[in-house]
Amino acid sequence: MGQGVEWAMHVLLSLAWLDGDQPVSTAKFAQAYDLPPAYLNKQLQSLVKAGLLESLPGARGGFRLAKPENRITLMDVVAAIEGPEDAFRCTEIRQRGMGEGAPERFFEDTCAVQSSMQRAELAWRKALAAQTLADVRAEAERHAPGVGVAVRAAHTGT
Amino acid sequence: MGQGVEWAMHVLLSLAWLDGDQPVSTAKFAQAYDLPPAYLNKQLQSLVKAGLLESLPGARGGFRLAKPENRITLMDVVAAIEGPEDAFRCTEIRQRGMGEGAPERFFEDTCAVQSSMQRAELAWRKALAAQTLADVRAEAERHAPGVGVAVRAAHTGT
DNA sequence: GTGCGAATACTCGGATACCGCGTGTCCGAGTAAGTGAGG
DNA sequence: CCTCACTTACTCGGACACGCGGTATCCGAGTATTCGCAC
Repeated sequence: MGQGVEWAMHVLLSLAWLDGDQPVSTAKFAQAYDLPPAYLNKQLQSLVKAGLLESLPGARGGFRLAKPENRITLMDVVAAIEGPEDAFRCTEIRQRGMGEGAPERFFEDTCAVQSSMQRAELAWRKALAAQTLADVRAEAERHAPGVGVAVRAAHTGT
Repeated sequence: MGQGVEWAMHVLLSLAWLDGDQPVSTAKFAQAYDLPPAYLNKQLQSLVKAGLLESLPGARGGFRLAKPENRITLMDVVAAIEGPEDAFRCTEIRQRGMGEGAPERFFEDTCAVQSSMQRAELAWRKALAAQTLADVRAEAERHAPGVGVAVRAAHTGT
């Protein structure tokens, strides 16, 4: 999985912590997390296209959460960055596996390999969709009390 | 995910259907499924290293299941081909996110983003580990009765 | 006919190129703030 | 002092290179078969 997912998660979390109407620019995040600004911008554009962020152009512009934090799931983030395609792609090689005389009936239903892999991926997606930004934020504050105000101070102070 | 997983699954399934002591060579599988022989061989070597297949060199050599089909899980196959690394890699960018004055205490426990992502991946791995080759084979025969003997005939006849 | 030895054909196994996609970068369009002059 | 137009600085957004991991291939090491020959 691409590292853009991690970047997106931390950016979204920071925005959730700030929870203000003031947008935050790519440059701020890039400097804070020590990331290449232009490439980070590219990733954030993916989040905009997915409807997770809204962008304000012009001076003093930047990005802002487009939805409340409890309605943004990890599934949304992963789908926005990695794309909606399944990780496992069935190319139907089974149909070439048994010569020409194989009856069509064998291939009407979906491939059993595909089915089993999709079951596993579905479990993954369910687990992702079950966790929201608010959950992750709450867990972070539970494990390290006071981290919220620290992030807030770091992003507003500098 | 690489397509080698699909190849490995079909090869293992075919070997499970044949369930004989006679090994099957890479060339046979490559011709049957219309795949590049050398590259398929490379993938099968990964399965050998993982202990899922055993190889018999020399003429009339080939590959054979190293374990009974009900003790080979999809997790084993994916781990053998894709590697044991997690899909999501945490690079700890959070530590650079809040300046220098951040207390060490914040980073003693694992990152909350990492935790949530690992939860989802764990669900995926659990679902993979819960399904064995025997299950997939049974499902295939349930959806398309008679496919077993067809595969057997295709691999032994040609 | 039978036993033995060399030639042979076929297999796995690792070392070697190729290529598409994720990674990284640059520049232009657009907007809001700041500035100065004019009324 | 207030208004307004202009300059300016800063932002997003998409178009343009680079490098690495998956993809694909080739050749050598090794073994069971097979053929031929001597006995």
